[in-house]
Parts: sequence; C-alpha cells; structure tokens
Amino acid sequence: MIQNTNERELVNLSVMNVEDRVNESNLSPGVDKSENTEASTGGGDGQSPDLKYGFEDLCPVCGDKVSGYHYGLLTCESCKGFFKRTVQNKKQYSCVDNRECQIDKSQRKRCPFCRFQKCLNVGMKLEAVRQDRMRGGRNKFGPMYKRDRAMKQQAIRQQQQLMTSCQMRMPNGMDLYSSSSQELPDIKPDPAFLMSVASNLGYGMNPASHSMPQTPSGTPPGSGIPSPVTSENSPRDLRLPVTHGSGSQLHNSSHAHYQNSVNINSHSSMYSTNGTSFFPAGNAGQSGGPSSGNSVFHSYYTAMSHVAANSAVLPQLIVDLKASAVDERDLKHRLLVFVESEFGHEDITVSNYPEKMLQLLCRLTDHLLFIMVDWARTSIFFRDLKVEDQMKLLNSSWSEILILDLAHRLLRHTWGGELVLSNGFKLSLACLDTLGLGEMKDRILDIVHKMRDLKIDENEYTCLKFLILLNPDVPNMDCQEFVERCQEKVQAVLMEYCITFYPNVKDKFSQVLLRLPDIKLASICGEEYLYTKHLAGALQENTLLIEMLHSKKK
DNA sequence: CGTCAAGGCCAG
DNA sequence: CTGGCCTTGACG
Repeated sequence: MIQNTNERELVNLSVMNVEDRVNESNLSPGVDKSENTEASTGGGDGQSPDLKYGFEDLCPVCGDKVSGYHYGLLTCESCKGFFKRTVQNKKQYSCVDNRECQIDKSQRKRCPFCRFQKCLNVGMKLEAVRQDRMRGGRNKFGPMYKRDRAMKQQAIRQQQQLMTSCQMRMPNGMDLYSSSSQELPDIKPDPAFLMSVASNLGYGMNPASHSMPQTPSGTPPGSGIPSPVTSENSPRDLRLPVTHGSGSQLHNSSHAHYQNSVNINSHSSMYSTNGTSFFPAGNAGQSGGPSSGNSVFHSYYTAMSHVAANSAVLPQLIVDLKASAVDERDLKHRLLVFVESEFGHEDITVSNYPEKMLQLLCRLTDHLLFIMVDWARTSIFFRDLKVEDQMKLLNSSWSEILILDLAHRLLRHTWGGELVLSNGFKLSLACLDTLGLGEMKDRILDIVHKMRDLKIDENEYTCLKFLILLNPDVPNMDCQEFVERCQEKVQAVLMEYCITFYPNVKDKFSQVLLRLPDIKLASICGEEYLYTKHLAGALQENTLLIEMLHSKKK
C-alpha cells in the first residue's frame, strides 16, 4: 500500500465533507454554526433545542455539565482542570478503598485516584496535555472535535428523519425493519425509543456512549454462543471497561508513556486476568438467528445454534471487539433514510439509470465510510492510537472492510445489500452487473459461499474485521509495534475461539484466515473500478470515498 | 477576525 | 487541591 503523504489534509477534508453534507441537506432551519458553540460551552438555556435534545451534555467522568471538548472529549470544566493538573504535575494518587470509588459530581473530590482512572477509562487523552505548556493554538485533535460535532449534528438530523419517517409509515402497518421482524423489539414512533436508537448509532467520541445494551434481551450475543457476561449489567456503571486490580499499573505506565499515546501495559492487563467486564455482551449488532424465510439460511443458522452448545465461555477480548459494533438493523434503517432523503424523490428513468445508480452507490458507500470511521474510532485498541496512525490504518483497510461487511450482511441475510426506495427504485446486487462491477460481485458471492461453507459466525467475522483494520504492515506508523501486538492478540483469540467452539472442524482457524486474500482481491477490484470512474469524472468529488481512494493512489 | 481548546490564575 | 473564569494563539 502506498502511504498517504498528507493525512492532515485528509482529515480536514473529511471533516469538511461531513459539514458540507450537514449543511447542504439541512432539514432543520435552526441548525447552524452557532449551535455548535452552545453545545460545547454548555452555556445558556433554550437556544439550542436540537443539540440539547438527546445528546449527552453531561461529563462522562462525573456527570457535571460539559463545558466543551477537553483532552479528547466533551467534559466538564472541573475534570478538565483535574486532568490537566494530574498530568502536568505527574501526580501519583492512591485509593484508600477498593479502587472502585463512584465518581459523580458530589463525590469526585473524594478519590483522585479513581477519578483519574475514570478520566483515562472514558478516553481522555494524555497526549493532549502539552509538555511544553504552550498556550493557545490548536492541537491535532481539532479535526476530530470538528468531525464529532458534525457527526452529532448529522445524527440529530437522521433522528428527526427517523421520527418523521416513522410517523409516515407506521400507520400503514408497514414494518420499518422489513427484513426480519420476529426477534425485534416493538418499533413504535416513540421518541424515547428513537432517542435510544439515535444515541446508540455509533455517533459521538465518548467511548462510554457506545457500550449501552442494544440488542433485545433474551437473544444470545452473536451466533448462539453463550456469553460470559450476564445480561444484567451492574447498575453502578455500565460503561466502563474497568481494569480490576490493575489500577496502579495503568496509572504508572500511563505516566511513563507521555511521549507515546499508546499504553500497551494497560491493554495486556485487561486480558490477562479475570474476565470481569462491564461491557454488555450483546451489543454486537445482529443477534444470532435466521432473518427470514430463506430455508438455506435458516438451516445454516439452525446448525449454527447447535454449535458450542456446551458451556464454553466466549473470550473476553471477543466481547470487547464486538462492543463497538453498529447494529445492523439500525444501520439499514439509517442508510434507507439517508438514501431516501437524497434519491427518494428523484426521477430515475432508463436514460439516467446507470449514472444515478452509480451516484447512489457512491453516496451510500460514502455514508458507510463515515460509519466505519466512527466504528473504528470507538473500537478497542484502535481508539488508543494516535489520530495519524488511525488515518493510515483506515486509508489502508477501508475497502476490504467494506467488502467483508457486505459479504457478512449477505451471509447473515440481515438485509441482503438491497435497498428499495419509495419511488420504486431498487438497489441490489444485480445492479453491480449493470454498472460493470460484475467481477467484483462474483468475487464477493464467492467469499459469501466460502464463508457459509466454513460456517463463519459473528465472532469470527468480527475478528477478521479487526485483523484487516489492525494491519501492522501499513508503513510509517508511530505505533507500528502496538498495532502488531493488537493484531497478534486478535489472531490469538480467533485461534482460541476456533479451537474451543469448532473442535471438529478441521483447520477452521486457517480456513477463516484464508478468506482475507479473497477479500483483498475483491477490494482491489472495486477500487480499480472506482478509480477509473473517478478519472473519467463520473464520480462526485469532495467525498470521503474519493479521499480514501486518493490516499491509496498517492 | 472570531472561534475554542489549550494553559494560567486565584479565591475558597 | 479544587474549579470557575481568564488569557492565549493556531486555524478556518
């Protein structure tokens, strides 16, 4: 892979894209730039109903009012100051209790050890505290903050669309999630429900906001395999991947790594000891189970559900890998709302058919990329990397991840890669032939068949996704070694998983890994196609998709 | 030139 | 030590 020469530009461009998009199709007249300020300053009341509505304006550390982005995320003024003092003065605290003190607004002063611990756990960045104490200016997180804001705005818009869409459709008795309804929660145009959907869509930079339970209770976490975590989460705090018994280690090593944004020790400690975690097990999107009356898929899943009917425990790392996954039902709906808003009222005739279809496909892919970026950014391991390294990894892996995701969707039959708009236009796999992407389509179908033969499940799919993302061979990364270790961990856990849950399948592990080259080939196919189209001027410029494409060609 | 996340200040 | 408010300065 060719390295990207100017990530900063890419980050900025990506940011602009989101904002352009947010502004260009702005449905709510009240949303403009001034609202950003209000949300982050947490200032006056009543000016910004949109932003105030639904998105946490509470500090993820203590629950106090957020005053803006500080050291990587939205926090209150006091935790900002506390974090700064702690890091600048290299404070060493200790906990007189069990290192499990509750941190809230009224008690945050009681135990600085646990408070700092929580700061780190929710994702405050040590490297955002300047060593030279230089004042003013901007740091490298600027683009990230901006992007986050834009994403939140976008989420709000989508949420509004979701509401109107629900109100429009529900009275007709139409099921929004048409692909599978049997195991789904009751979808009603209920603001509270929509709120929870919106806030769990994967937006926002606070990792804490991504680990709320998403799947309906009673469905097993992925592929019918028993979860090590009970569905009853601790009422104390659902959000923190608490590293029991390793508090001081994390603390000390964090200080030792000021230069380096990655704290390897803290991760190794997470998986070396017991499996206690506050991550809910079941938010990995699709819960296992057939999605419709398709008998092939049905038998596949019936077979799957008998796999590992023993009491083996899902490795903690896999639970954590899945914690950032986007729910496929939500995803499908978001895409539908998005595409509907852009193309639903377009007149798609025979003459503009291929062009419109290509446009639609690109917008869709672009949207998926934004969602992918957000998934990655909140994912374990990846979220701890420097932004520059994150960009390099994503630039290198986006197309393969898109292919894997698509193959997985087709395999799970979650929504078959098919979208039908209100104007009757249907976007399905067959369209790829029309567009000249037949070869890629065939490769993808081939991957799907092999995955089905192999009975690749949700957990293995997740591991593959991370193996693609955490590619230590991407050149010029600052944290190459860390990425390598993470990839090794994922690989190790995949092997452990295959051996534990599929002891009778010969070479399951290596067979699963062997899907990667196929995915690579399909992705190259798609990239080449896009690049050709791009050179011919057939693609919309200034999209994240084009930027990603360029980053590889540079 | 305004914005807004850094660091700084200082009463409590 | 805490936390609300102030100053600074790169960036758009």
